[in-house]
Order: sequence, then structure tokens, then C-alpha cells
Amino acid sequence: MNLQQGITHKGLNLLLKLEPNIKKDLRATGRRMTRTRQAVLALLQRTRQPVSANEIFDQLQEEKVAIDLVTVYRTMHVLKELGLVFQLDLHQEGLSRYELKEGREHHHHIRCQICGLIVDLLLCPLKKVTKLIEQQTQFIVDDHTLEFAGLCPQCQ
Amino acid sequence: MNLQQGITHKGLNLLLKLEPNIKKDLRATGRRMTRTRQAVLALLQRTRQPVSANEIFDQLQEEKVAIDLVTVYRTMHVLKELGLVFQLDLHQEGLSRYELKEGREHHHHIRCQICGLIVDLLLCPLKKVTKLIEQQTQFIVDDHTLEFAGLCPQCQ
DNA sequence: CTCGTAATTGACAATCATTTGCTGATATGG
DNA sequence: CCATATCAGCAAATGATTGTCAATTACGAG
Repeated sequence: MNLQQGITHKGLNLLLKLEPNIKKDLRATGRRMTRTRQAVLALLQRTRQPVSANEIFDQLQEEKVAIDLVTVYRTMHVLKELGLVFQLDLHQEGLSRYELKEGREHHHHIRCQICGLIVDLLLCPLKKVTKLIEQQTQFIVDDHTLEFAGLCPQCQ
Repeated sequence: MNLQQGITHKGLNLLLKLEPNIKKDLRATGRRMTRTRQAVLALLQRTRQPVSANEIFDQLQEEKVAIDLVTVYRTMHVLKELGLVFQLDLHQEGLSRYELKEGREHHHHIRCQICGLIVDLLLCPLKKVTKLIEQQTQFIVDDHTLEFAGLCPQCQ
């Protein structure tokens, strides 16, 4: 089984490649590419960890981008509808985090219970189990959530 | 791999067996067995599905048990501290659910996206994967959350 | 390039789940 | 049966998220 950590984003370079496609997606559903949406998308691209609405808001404030927290929520809602963003609800965090799909594969996360560090796990051991569950429960399974918690190397 | 659904509770019978032990646990930490805690425990025992604080509150109201919602939350907090209850934060539900451990084994859940039915999955395919993750991330893993979503037989 | 219109924003209030502060009620050992 | 520390109930605070509405802005048509 192949398990890789880390990030394969290439930073702002991708913005130029990504933006026209996203604009197309927006237009196709009667929406517009605005400067606030650009700012949020750019931030999501250069951010390594899944970010909360508040973190997006704070970060953009620091970068002198004027944006309302409400607009951040609305933007995330739109990006979710377009299927461009994953929403993560990590156990006992009490808030949602988001990350760009951007061609990334299905994956899961591990979170440090001390410092909150979140690391990607590029593995999914659940394909066989899903079939088994479908057979035995008669459900049609179409999603799953898998998350690990523990202590990161720094916090042990 | 053995996967069973369903419930092995035997209802109120267990209350008699369970209560003295729980009272002991409470007393050991300077706490008391009160009638509200009894009512909540009894409800948890005869309930099949993981229940939210509000559901506990509503259900007890119907049964003419006077209890404040705040007290439900505080009771769940105590029961969690004593390790008697699991807290579940299911994906996109935006609230917490609770279930009695009561000698039940580690397990996971599947939730119907239409009607909200939650079924227990008495399986856990993650032991090997946990070791692998520990090796490769250098984390010490001490918990995980696994949840499936889909359509139950009725809702397909 | 300008305009009109519909989508979007921001400011503010509302909502929902959950927590906290305070005071009177009550379980429990003595 | 009493003393007292824990507990319940109520009110109000909190933090995340959503709804309202007037003012602003994107963008295709001309």
C-alpha cells in the first residue's frame, strides 16, 4: 500500500492555469468570477492545511484584502456546489475546514491532538470494506469519512 | 471479516445491572447519582440510535421527566469524562450524538443521507493501516473516526 | 467602450448548538 | 435528621453559520 505525505501544490503558478476553468464553471451556472472569489481561491491554492472560514478571513485581512466573513462562508458554499472544494468536519473541532480538490485524489487526514497539525494521508483502505458493507447492510454507500488523531512528532 | 448490524441492548433490564456500577464511578470522582442522571442513563440504554442532546431532551419531555437542556449537556459531559459514553460528530450534521459504551466494542456507523437512519457497523478494518500510518508519519495514533454515508434500503 | 441588469457584496441581525454564571434545591455521609 | 458540597434550572453569553436587504459590481449586449 502506498502512503505519501505532503503537498503537491505548486503555489501561485497554478492560479493562472486554474482560474479560467473555474471561471467557466461559475459562468456555466450563472455566476461570476469576482475579486473576492479570486482572493479566496488564491489563498486556498497556496495554503497547505485545510483552512476554516475564520482562518481564510484572518489571512486575507493580513494581506489587506477587504472581505467579509459572511462572504467567505458564501464563497465556500458556492465552491462546494461546484465540486471544487472538499469540506472537512474534523472530530471535536466544532467547525468546518476546506481544501481545494484541484485534481487531488481522494485522501484522508491525521490531526495532532496537541498542536492541531493536519497531515494528508494519500491512502484509502476502504474499497473492499465498502463492498462488504453494501452487501451486508443493503445500503448504497456513496461517501465515507476517515480521520485519525494522535500526536505529531513534535508534540510527543 | 465479520460484520454485524443491530443492537444487543436488552432494554431496561440492564439499568438494574448498570446503575450501581455507574453510581460507584460517579462517587469515586465526588459526584452523585441524581434522578436526572438516572433518567438520561435509562434513556440511553433503551435507545437504539446515537442520540443528540436535543433528542434526549425532547424524549424526556414526552415522558414527563422534567429536565433542562443544559442539564442534558452537563450530564453528557460527565458521562464522557467517566468514559461511559461515546461522542459522535457525524459529517455535516452540525451537532453531536452520544451512545452508551456499556460493554460494546469499538465500532463505526453508516448514515442514510435521506432519512438520517444510523446503523452500527461492528467492524473495524483499520488496525493494520494504523500501524502503517504510524511508521510513515511518525505520529502516535490514538484514535480514529470512520463513518459511511449512503442510502438505506427504504430510501433507495 | 458604455450601459443595463442580474449576481454579489457588506453590514447587521437572526439562528442553532453548546457553554457559562449564578442561585436555590437536593443527594449523601455522618 | 443535618450539614454541606454537588447539582438543577434559568438567563444570558458564546462561536459558527445563515438570512435580509440595500448598495455595489461583473460582464455580455449593443
